[in-house]
Amino acid sequence: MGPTMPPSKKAQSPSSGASASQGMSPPYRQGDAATAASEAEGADLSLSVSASFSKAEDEELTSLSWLHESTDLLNSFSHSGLRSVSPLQDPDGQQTRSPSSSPSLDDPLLGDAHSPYDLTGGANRKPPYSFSCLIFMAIEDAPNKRLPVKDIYGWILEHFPYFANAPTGWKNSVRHNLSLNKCFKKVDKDRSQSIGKGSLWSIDPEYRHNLIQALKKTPYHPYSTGLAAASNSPPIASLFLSVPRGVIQNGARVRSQALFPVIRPLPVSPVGSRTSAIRSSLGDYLTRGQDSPPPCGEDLQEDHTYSTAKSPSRLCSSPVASPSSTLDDDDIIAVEIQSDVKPEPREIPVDSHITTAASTCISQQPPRGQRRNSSGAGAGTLPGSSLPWTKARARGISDTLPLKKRRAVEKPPESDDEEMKEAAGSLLHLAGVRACLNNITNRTAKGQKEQKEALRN
DNA sequence: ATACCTCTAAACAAAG
DNA sequence: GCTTTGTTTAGAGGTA
Repeated sequence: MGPTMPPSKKAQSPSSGASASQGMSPPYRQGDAATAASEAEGADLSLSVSASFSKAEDEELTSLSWLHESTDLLNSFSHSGLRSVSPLQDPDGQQTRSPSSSPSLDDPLLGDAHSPYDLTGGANRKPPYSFSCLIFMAIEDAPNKRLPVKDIYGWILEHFPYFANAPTGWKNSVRHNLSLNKCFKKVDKDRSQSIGKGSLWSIDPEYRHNLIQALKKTPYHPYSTGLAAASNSPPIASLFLSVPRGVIQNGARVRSQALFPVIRPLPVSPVGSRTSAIRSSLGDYLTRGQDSPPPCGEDLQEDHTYSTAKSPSRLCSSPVASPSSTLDDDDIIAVEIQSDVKPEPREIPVDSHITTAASTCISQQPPRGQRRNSSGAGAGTLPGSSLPWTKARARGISDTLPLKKRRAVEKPPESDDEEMKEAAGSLLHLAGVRACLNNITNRTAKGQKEQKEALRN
């Protein structure tokens, strides 16, 4: 028997690894506890994202418009020809990464022309999303929020060209996920509909929230190491955005920062219009800044070249827990953007709504240990970032957890504000943004406190 | 070293 | 009988 089996919707086999691991009292690492405490503190200190939005916008954000926009982003990145400078290359396009690192057909340097920031992964590269996330997006993108397996295949094929030429095993994986992951449930087929054999699959509302959380965590990205290795890319240009480390760590983040202020619910379909709307707004914001977005239909890449500062995945997959994610004296890093639009350096305050949104995104993430200990379904995220949200986690597993963890698992439904934060965070996440802002807010608050004390003395 | 998570492969059964 | 769908088991590989 292999490692832990994801919890099955059906009765667990007695020999199942899931039952074995579920019965186990999970190790409660010190780091995890520290993380939990840190996150709790961060949550308190985090500024409210809603401050940046009207009530109407709040409501809009609580809808799934962000998801549709996100899927549009997938389209826009894959079809628009947008291509940011690979962090594996210097501005001149020279390879900066060791040729010996991760040589594979999937290598961005060897593969197709898609950027590592291309969330579709391109034709030769596996998308960064787990199957569970793909299925979730597919189903959520469906008008009725339910799809037969066949259409799920179709959606994935449509949005992720990689699978067009991939071995058919991925379909098996999709079915495997549908079957095993409790977040997905079969819907009794309407007899009037002739969809062929099989059932419609939908998202279990009870676990939809968890799927959103899973989705908003940046999915596992096989190139995170490579991205990290590329952090030495030399400065490019004249625009310096001083932002807290972790807020902007690659080009996608720069884009996504811009994305957040322009979130608007868009028609659920057609995809093209949503895509163009997003792209347009995004381009506007990037070109002029958030205060005065002008029309902009040009390729972002042409005017803005983004360099990376840190590995996105490394820093943020465990933003709070990781000691490396804590901010040092050089909290303010320079992100150089090649642009002739904004020649002067610009400071982005830590407590801007952008960073705040990102911080809430992070703060929503349960401690790694907590996630891990809850036994995973076949729903995925990035490697090591398991989903905290299977039924087993919410129910059966929680019974075996220490009280502290159990409470976390069984926490009551989040408020609208939490949902809104979540949606905002999801957007940021889906656009490639993950940030370690709990630390930032923590440090900000801490710094202010220290300042006050110093003044007092 | 260990536990956990995700993916993949495969076998099998049921349904169309 | 074939194909598709759904379920289950097993193991590999990666991460923390």
